[in-house]
Amino acid sequence: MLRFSRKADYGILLVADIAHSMDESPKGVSAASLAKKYSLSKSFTANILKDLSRGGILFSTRGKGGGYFLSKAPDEISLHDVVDVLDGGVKMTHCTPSGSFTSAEHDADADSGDCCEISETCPVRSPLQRVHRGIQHYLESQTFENFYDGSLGKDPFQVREALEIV
Amino acid sequence: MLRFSRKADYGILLVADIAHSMDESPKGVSAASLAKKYSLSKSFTANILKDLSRGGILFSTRGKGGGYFLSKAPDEISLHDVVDVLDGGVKMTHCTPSGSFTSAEHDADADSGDCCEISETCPVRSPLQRVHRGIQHYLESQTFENFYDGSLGKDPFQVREALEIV
DNA sequence: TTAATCCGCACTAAATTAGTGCCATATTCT
DNA sequence: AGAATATGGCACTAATTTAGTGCGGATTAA
Repeated sequence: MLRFSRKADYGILLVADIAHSMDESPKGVSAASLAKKYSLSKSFTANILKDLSRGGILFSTRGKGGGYFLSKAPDEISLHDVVDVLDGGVKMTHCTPSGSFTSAEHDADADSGDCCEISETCPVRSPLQRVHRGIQHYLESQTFENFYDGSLGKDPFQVREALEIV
Repeated sequence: MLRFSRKADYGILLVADIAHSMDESPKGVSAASLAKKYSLSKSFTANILKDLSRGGILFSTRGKGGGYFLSKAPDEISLHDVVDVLDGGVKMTHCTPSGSFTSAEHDADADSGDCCEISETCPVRSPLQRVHRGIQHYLESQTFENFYDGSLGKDPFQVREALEIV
């Protein structure tokens, strides 16, 4: 099944929540409070937040009163960023070279050649590359501005219009 | 990592090849010949073709001279169809209801409610739904017309333009 | 000093993906 | 009829990835 992992799912939720919280008050949000708020286990929540932090999407302060903050403005953080950090990137086909612009390290097989026996002559390599980039760009276009609460998209017309982009 | 399974990867290749072959001559394409052509194991290839056949994307005739054919015109078959059959559909978040328009059977958890503890009040449910549909529609828009050989997309301008769609 | 926090790592269990193989059935050709 | 060429259905195993837990250490504020 083509889908985000649970980690990415929850990661998106957490980032959206923090973005929203920072709107209201500039205080850090703790892992424990988020876990409680969304009925998630503390370990799992903490893990995801740590990954997001290491990935540069969040930053944190320790100690009492500490917690997590967005490291950029909500409209500068995209779903692609989150998926990149939490799911190890978007790479729609096994042939997709890993370079480009992802935060993941270079794979050994990066040089777009030896992903399969026939890569040189593969008749769908190029079209699939196009599809990969299409999805990647789409995910990059979806930022955390207005992502919380479904405040965007309540109006059926806006929904349709948003869908037609694609 | 967000990606198609190998099955889907190869399925796309196989469908593209058959589409192309039917262009040249209206004969069936055998699993064995495809396996050989693309250096795949016969079992694996056969398996994928069988799935595609059961999924209604291909049809087949048995016996000598038999093989697989497209059951629709190339421009009526999309990547979404293939992914649906081979990867069990597109369902970007764990909350995504399974209904819609997929060939997969209804899941037990379909009724868009009990995917997690907080589904009712989840602040990112609706935006994520939008993202799901965005990707689904994108995949539906990518058909097998001109998918073979990268004949489309060799021209840099066309590539850029294709990417800008998204 | 104590309690709240994040940090880093290591680990296990569950689920999914990947891939193989066998035997049955259908069709064609001789 | 019989041999050769094909797909169909099913069951199975191995590998990989995802999911999730847990602990002990470091940092900070009150």
